[in-house]
Amino acid sequence: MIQPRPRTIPEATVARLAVYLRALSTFSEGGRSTVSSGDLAEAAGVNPAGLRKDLSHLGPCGVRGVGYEVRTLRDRIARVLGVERSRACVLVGIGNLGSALADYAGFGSRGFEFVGLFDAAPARIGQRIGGQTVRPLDQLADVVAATQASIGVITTPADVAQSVCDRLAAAGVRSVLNFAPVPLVAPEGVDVRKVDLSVELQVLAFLGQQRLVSALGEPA
Amino acid sequence: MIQPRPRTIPEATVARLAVYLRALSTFSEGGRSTVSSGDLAEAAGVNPAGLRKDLSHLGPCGVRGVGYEVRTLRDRIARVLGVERSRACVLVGIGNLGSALADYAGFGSRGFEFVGLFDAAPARIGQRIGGQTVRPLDQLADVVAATQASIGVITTPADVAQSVCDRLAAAGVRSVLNFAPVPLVAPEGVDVRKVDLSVELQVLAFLGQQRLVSALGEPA
DNA sequence: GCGACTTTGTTCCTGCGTTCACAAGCGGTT
DNA sequence: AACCGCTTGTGAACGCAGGAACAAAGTCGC
Ligand SMILES: NC(=O)c1ccc[n+]([C@@H]2O[C@H](COP(=O)([O-])OP(=O)(O)OC[C@H]3O[C@@H](n4cnc5c(N)ncnc54)[C@H](O)[C@@H]3O)[C@@H](O)[C@H]2O)c1
Ligand SMILES: NC(=O)c1ccc[n+]([C@@H]2O[C@H](COP(=O)([O-])OP(=O)(O)OC[C@H]3O[C@@H](n4cnc5c(N)ncnc54)[C@H](O)[C@@H]3O)[C@@H](O)[C@H]2O)c1
Repeated sequence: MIQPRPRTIPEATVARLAVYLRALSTFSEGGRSTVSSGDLAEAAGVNPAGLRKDLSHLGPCGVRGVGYEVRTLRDRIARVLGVERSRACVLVGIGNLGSALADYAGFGSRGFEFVGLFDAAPARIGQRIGGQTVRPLDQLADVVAATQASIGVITTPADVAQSVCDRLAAAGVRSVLNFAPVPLVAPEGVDVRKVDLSVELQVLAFLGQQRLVSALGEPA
Repeated sequence: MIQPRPRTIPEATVARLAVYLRALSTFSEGGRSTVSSGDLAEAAGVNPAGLRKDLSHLGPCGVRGVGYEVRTLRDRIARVLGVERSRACVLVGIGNLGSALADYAGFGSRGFEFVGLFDAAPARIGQRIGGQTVRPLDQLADVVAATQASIGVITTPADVAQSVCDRLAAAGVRSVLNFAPVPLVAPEGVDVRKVDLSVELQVLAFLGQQRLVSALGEPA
């Protein structure tokens, strides 16, 4: 009893598959029917060999000597990523950043739909953003249950992020994307990913400085 | 002539150093003078052994049996990351997302200051956000030259992101943080990092689906 | 029908990152 | 002064990701 293809796909590969998916959608809208790994790799900004290795995790899906059929590959990646159908998401903390996310049309075209916007500030409740009305937090559990939302996005201040995460998990949300600059702990079975923009800037600052010292130190 | 400590710090370590830096600032503000690797690791959400290995890239900076001196370690990390002094940044594309970033106070306290906000839409020009006035793009080169800004942030629509990146590089910016969902190519000596929120959501969607199938398939 | 060309899928290998485990060193205590 | 407990720093092993090279396979041209 062998399983010819391991179930587990490396997370780095999954992230790139999402990039390929977007490039394939662009190709498809442009009317292109097939692409080679070289062309797709260039559009995605990666190495062609690595791209083929990534795709090999899905099983053979190209035609040798020709390339990949755009629509077939796109649909297969979408199915593997779990975005063949639109996914319901809730967003908590409708401040500066949360409003921008709620208003962003790009998520809908990628298969993510916000079905609930939540805030604690009375001034925010009732506001309409991106086709949704901001609701008070105590409606969170009901909305998650009614819409089967599986993803929660946290854009609240850092000091309440953990309590919001707890409420999301209690409401039945299974995946959390956290923009607050604190590490969150979630119960077993709930995935948490964080986006930390300050860290990104600090890595850039380091790389820039690194470049300076290596430029000064190397030319011996 | 040996160099006892290799100049190069792994990028993954650099990203975590930024997280430690934030945790140390919190500890310092709370009046704490020393921390153990265990406490700091818990605050940062990482493994204690990994934290010590990360810090070892800076040279010995703790006291055995006691721990790390909070302020000393904070200052050393800040110096290594290149944020001991504030860094000037410019932001291009003052739409929904760009406005949220420009208005965000958290960057200033982490050592990043926006010294120029730029947009192409006449309606945006002159608007005041976060203490800055939105300027037309043709002032970009002058502002970068005058302020010595080293970091540029792109929050424009995807189709113009590459041209904005080119202009930033030409103006003398050496590091770019890109929020537009396209891979950018930059000249030698210019670092580019991207933040792709759709990819984050799609990874979460995959992990959630993965959890489902493994829960169904495994209990044999 | 056959050969040559193109492109995929895989295999090997190298380097990096992470984890565990332990020796070395320091402070406090008796 | 010597011992003991605690914490750091490092060495080794493991697993993973990335890149290059090669074989398999299909198509196009003749
Ligand atoms: N704005 C940015 O550019 C930016 C950048 C990086 C990180 N962040 C992080 O993202 C988060 C949000 O940033 P922001 O600029 O949008 O802040 P903000 O203050 O504009 O918005 C926060 C919102 O959360 C709401 N809120 C407060 N407590 C709540 C609770 N218990 N439950 C639900 N909602 C609650 C507030 O009413 C407010 O509307 C912060 O953690 C911030 O550190 C923001
Ligand atoms: N808003 C979000 O939550 C979100 C999420 C993920 C990704 N993004 C990406 O971030 C980028 C910005 O998103 P947004 O929602 O803020 O869009 P937006 O349309 O609100 O803002 C874009 C801004 O860029 C300006 N602009 C257009 N062309 C320009 C040019 N050539 N030079 C300078 N400025 C120019 C526009 O005038 C506008 O103000 C997009 O690429 C989007 O895909 C946004």
